[in-house]
Amino acid sequence: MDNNSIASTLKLTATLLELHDENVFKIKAIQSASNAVENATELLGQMNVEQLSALPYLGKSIVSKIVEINTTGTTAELTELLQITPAGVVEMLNIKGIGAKKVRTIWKELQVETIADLLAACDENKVAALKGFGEKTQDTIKQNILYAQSNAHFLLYAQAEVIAAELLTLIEKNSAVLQVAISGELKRKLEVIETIALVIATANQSEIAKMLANLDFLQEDIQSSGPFTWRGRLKPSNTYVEVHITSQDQFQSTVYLQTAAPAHLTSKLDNGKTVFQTLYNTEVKEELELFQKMQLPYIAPELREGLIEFELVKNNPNYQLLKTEDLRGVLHNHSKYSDGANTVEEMAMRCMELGYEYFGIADHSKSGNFYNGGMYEDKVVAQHKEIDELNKKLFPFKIFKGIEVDILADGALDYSDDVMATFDYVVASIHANLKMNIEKATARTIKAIEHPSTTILGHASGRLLLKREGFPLDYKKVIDACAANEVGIEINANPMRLDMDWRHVIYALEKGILISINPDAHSLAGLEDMKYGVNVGRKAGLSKEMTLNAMNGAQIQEYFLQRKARK
DNA sequence: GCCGTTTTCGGCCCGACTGTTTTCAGTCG
Repeated sequence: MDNNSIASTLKLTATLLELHDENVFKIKAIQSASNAVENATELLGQMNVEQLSALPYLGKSIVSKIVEINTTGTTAELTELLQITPAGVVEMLNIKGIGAKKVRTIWKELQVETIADLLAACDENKVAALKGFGEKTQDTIKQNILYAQSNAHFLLYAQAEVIAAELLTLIEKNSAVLQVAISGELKRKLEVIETIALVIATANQSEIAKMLANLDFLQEDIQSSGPFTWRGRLKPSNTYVEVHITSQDQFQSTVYLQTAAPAHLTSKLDNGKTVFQTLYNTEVKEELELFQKMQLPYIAPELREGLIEFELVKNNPNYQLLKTEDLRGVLHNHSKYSDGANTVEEMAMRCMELGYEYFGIADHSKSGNFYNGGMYEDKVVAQHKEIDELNKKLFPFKIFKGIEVDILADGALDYSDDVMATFDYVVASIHANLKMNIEKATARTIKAIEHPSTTILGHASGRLLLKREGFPLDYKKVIDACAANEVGIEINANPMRLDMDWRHVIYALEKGILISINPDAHSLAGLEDMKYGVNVGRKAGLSKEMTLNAMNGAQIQEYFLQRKARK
């Protein structure tokens, strides 16, 4: 059992105990234990009782729980708690904006036990009438349920990519399949996926239909399926699946037409016809021949959104989008100094293995100390000392002293200017006080951008894809402020963030702003997320030249020095 | 339920904000 699974089992236990009004200190103890497990570097599943007991926050009772989780996957206590709690009530615990106590009130006072009934209770104003609730809380509950329902069948790109690859492997085994490819949103590398689309070339349609019917994780929607298109849902996420069945000769054109966004397909070409009209039923061997027919230079799949691609390739037929291998270093990462799972040295060594020339550590600043272990000033000093030593040891590999500094509620940064000046570079991000109107959020962000120490604006909107909408921003004003202050913009490569959204990065690139692809890695594994940031950067037309961390070690060191001297 | 100790009990407890109150409980990061 991995640490995250143990931690989430403990966390669920704590939440359910809170729901059932148990002792608050017992609950807090389990929550602290859950946090400790989540942040532990060693694998708890491989430890014995003595080793577990030596860890902080793990006492006799919790150690026995962890042993139980390791052997059975759960605990008797959790099983019992789940038995006495309706499944719908457990689901309610995931609604943002209400916690266990409010869920308990809803359950006990209104006898509401399902999400559907809760929604109905909101519509009947019963929730607002509860003590401690009101109109706004009721609205929040309703909005959050509707938001979750509307997103229920979506997958993050990173999840869909894995499922689609497995699907592809299964399909390829069938002898009637001449060729198969991923198309649609996945091939365009959209940040969230509503439909997993594939194209199969075959001479035997009925065999393909038979094969799809036999895959037990797919549920066909007979109504919307036809002889050339199989439509259905993927179990259990309910994500749409579309399989387009075509001939070998029309395979390339079908993949193209099933990949590009409608706005791309309806764009007029120089021949007076649309892309769709030009390519429909076209028979070619190679994808490049399709571009010859359109009299266009090659357009990468990520760009086929009908936004910037035609202008881009017409003005510069040899335009090169950023590639993962263009990246020379990794900025914005966390270590054990705040909420990372690994030491600075472990993270740096992994970056060396991955072929990077430099590594920037950007742990959390002090205001987040309680929930993310953000660093008070003395820790900053200690970390800088350690980095100086590591830089001697690992030379010529370079570790930069960065910080992910919190943008406070009023837009100020989280350290005094003296402390701010000790960093090589600064990623400024908002983590708390997320409920803001567009005016406040924009003013707060711009104030941080104007701070002379700020180098990069971190995850601009604070969104968590499919979970939480970001706060609203006037992107034109924010991006203009970055341009005026020579502040770079992060594309946070964590698959749940991919923030700033690529649609706004298009304007940032127009303004000549450097983009930094940052994994926001909290562990060694997190360093592998860079590719997701590259995907969405490419959607915005990002090139190597416009990417901050495509600079080599010497160039970026010079860049940081110049930025600091500019103050 | 964990921790620390003047050690087997008593204390544990961030800060800002929201929305509900009319002084503060609940939620979040």
